[in-house]
Amino acid sequence: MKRRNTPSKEKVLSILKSQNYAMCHDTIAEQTDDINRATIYRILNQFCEDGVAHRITSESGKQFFALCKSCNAGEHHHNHLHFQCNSCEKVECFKSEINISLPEGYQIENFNGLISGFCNSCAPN
Amino acid sequence: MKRRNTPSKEKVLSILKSQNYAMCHDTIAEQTDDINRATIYRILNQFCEDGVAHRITSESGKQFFALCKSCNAGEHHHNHLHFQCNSCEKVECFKSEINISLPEGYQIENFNGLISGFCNSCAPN
DNA sequence: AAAATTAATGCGACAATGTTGCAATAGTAC
DNA sequence: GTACTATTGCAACATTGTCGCATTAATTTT
Ligand SMILES: [Mn+2]
Ligand SMILES: [Mn+2]
Ligand SMILES: [Zn+2]
Ligand SMILES: [Zn+2]
Repeated sequence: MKRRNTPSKEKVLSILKSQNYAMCHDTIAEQTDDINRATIYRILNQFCEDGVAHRITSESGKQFFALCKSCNAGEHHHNHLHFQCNSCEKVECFKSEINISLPEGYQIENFNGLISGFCNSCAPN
Repeated sequence: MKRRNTPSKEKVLSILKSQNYAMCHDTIAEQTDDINRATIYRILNQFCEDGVAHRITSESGKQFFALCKSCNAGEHHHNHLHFQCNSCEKVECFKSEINISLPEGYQIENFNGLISGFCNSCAPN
């Protein structure tokens, strides 16, 4: 199925590009001019399939999306940790990659690593 | 608020003890004799507060619960990874603890690390 | 042992999030 | 411009977990 370029996709992509944080559906929606809910979800899912973005599931189960630095449809590198602040709720990607070793016979498909706590700005000092 | 012992709590606890895997709400419910949905959720949340169990959020956002080995209400040790099989959907705790280092000023409250893929039994070889 | 206290439960309603079917719209290739 | 079909909007739906409130029952007090 060949992808088509659309204003909605461009808009969502530009929103993702504009932030240093992973974003959830409603934050993205707030910044669009009435793109349908379902459409935004479908666009984000496509981005994940295509290696344009990656999905982070927060502790509450909500999904966040961040641009991929070096992924494409075939090859993904997502063995890095994320951090969500329990106060401002921002989700950010950490750079350092972690080493994942699996028991014999196991195969990894994806990794979702999320640290929760308080970010620099929100931590009670 | 002082905890009370009840048959429902004992039942849920014994179910958790009976499995080597983290369990989700409905798997637990299947094994009970009609404990109310909300009650099971409340019991599981209590267990997490009390350091009896810990919660793992799966990639889809569903919650799984596993007994804690060495936690109590005050002190938690959950810096280990989990694995969910995309085929049989079982969630298991991995033993090895991972080292989490945070940027200056960040505070960790919890860690949710989940590898998804295929387990030993389900991996296409 | 009975009464008092209040934690736990069941029930129903609700919230939040994400998905899907289908008809209408609009990219893209020719 | 036409044909093809990916994309969109809409509405309905599914899933998961929470909450308020009246009732029940575990535990403490008398
Ligand atoms: Mn990331
Ligand atoms: Mn565990
Ligand atoms: Zn913060
Ligand atoms: Zn499996």
